[in-house]
Amino acid sequence: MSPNVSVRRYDKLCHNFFNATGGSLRILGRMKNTPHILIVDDSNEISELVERFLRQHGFRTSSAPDGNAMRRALANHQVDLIVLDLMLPGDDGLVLCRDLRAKSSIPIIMLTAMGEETDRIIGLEMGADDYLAKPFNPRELLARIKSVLRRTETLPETRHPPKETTIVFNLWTFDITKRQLITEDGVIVPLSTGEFRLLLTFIQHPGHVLSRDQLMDLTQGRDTEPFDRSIDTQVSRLRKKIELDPKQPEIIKTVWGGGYVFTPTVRNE
Amino acid sequence: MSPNVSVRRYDKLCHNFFNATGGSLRILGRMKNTPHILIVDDSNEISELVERFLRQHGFRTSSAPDGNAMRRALANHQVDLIVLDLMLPGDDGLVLCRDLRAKSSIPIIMLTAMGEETDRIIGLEMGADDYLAKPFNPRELLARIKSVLRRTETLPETRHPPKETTIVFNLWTFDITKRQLITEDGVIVPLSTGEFRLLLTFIQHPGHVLSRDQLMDLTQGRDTEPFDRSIDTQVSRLRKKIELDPKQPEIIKTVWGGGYVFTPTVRNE
DNA sequence: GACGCACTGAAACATTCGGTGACAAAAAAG
DNA sequence: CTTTTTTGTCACCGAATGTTTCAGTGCGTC
Repeated sequence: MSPNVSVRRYDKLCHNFFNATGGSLRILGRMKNTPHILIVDDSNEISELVERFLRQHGFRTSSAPDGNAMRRALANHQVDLIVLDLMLPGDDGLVLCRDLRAKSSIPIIMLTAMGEETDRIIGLEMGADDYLAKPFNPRELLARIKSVLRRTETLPETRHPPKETTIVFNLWTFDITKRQLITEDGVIVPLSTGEFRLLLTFIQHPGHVLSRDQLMDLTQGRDTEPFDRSIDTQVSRLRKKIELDPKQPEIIKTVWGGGYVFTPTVRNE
Repeated sequence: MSPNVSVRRYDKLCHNFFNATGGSLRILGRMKNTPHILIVDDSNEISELVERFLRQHGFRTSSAPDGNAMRRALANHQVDLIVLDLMLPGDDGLVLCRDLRAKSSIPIIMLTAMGEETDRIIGLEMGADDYLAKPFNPRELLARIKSVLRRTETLPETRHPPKETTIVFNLWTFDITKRQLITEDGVIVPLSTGEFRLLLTFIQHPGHVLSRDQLMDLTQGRDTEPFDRSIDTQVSRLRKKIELDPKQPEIIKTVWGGGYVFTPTVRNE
């Protein structure tokens, strides 16, 4: 394992990308200034820290302590990306996120406090483009911002419609906002919260073996206890709902001594 | 209640986990060792305590009493995470943290004295990934380490599944993503994890004689024991599933004194 | 607040997987 | 031909996984 190398290379890629696209976009006549990031967090300390850091790295920034200030900021400036705290006075981050998504497609990165009962997955469910658990490394936030900007910037200029929340795999249609599965025949299969989180996590990493530790972290944000079988139980419950023959699972395969893999290819609708 | 027993079993679980994932990841082409943690603290007592504890839980460790020793350690070993005390003789933890960040992105967990609210902000500002107030519970540190490693471990960027590959040989179609074999008639033959790994290895080296040593290394990432027959057993089990007549194997031939060969020509679909 | 209901994780039990040893069979060696 | 080495395969066991049950919890309704 060598996180250093990969991260460093990643930075370099981002850097090159910005140079390249910056130039080409300008040629195309669409003036692209340095991106403007809006930080929405009620903690002054964090806002200032993040703003300073991002400015050092060539972004323009603004900050807002709550939802109202955020709306004012959006009215006054052209904002390219929002870093949105989950816990806010007044409307909370999820509400704001959903509202934003309803009318615009400004990229959103959610900040969630580790161990909060609110799960990070909800952020993605509400249409956030990425999430980051607190406490976080500013470098990591920077990397996420660049990554999200790269993803969204390359899209055509036409306003992208509100984020799709329907995913198709195998014979199933998975409606993320409604938290339910639909068969080809239109039969609706409701999922519990745990099953939903698990399935969403699998869908976000198709074809990759996920260990029980990773699954626990990604679905619950906590560590596995010594004899923790809860992931196994949830997988079993999920299989009973989505597998044709739960005894011979096709969708979620077991990797002996390793974890589980989600095998179908996923398609956005 | 017998905490000792559970702790010992837990250690074993961790150990097995690392072995297992090491193996499976290697198949996917990405080697992952047990993580190496560097403790930087001027108190010998604390260093030793923490090192012992982490080793019991399957990590490799080193320690350094100050910044210079830390730099030497980093030069000599490949380190995956640093536990860094804030108060150090010579350069203090914040300085070291900033220096480290300037040139690498090894994850850092800061140890701070209790009671200073700003420590956290400062630590994060300097680029630490997490912090922990002294005195701390070793288990808590363990949890943070695992959590930070998980966060920094580059999990595959959201949804880029490995390219779907199905391979045809003899009368079989081998679906690597679905981890199963299909006959000409469309009958699905499920493979166990071990059989899958073995067959995958053979298919990646068609026409080459693979020794038991090589097979063990390629499938499990470990060495063969003196009287290890596990490869033979797995080959036998695999033959029973894929050979028309397991007594007269056509697909996987034995090379007496050498190992096994996968004889069919493989075709990518 | 009482009640019913769904959800979840721990525990208990059932099943499967993979390595080990034993023994038979096959191949090489003498 | 016999002996030795190597390989095939089976039965078995411990460990990992699958599944059910059960009790605790939260939530909505009355």
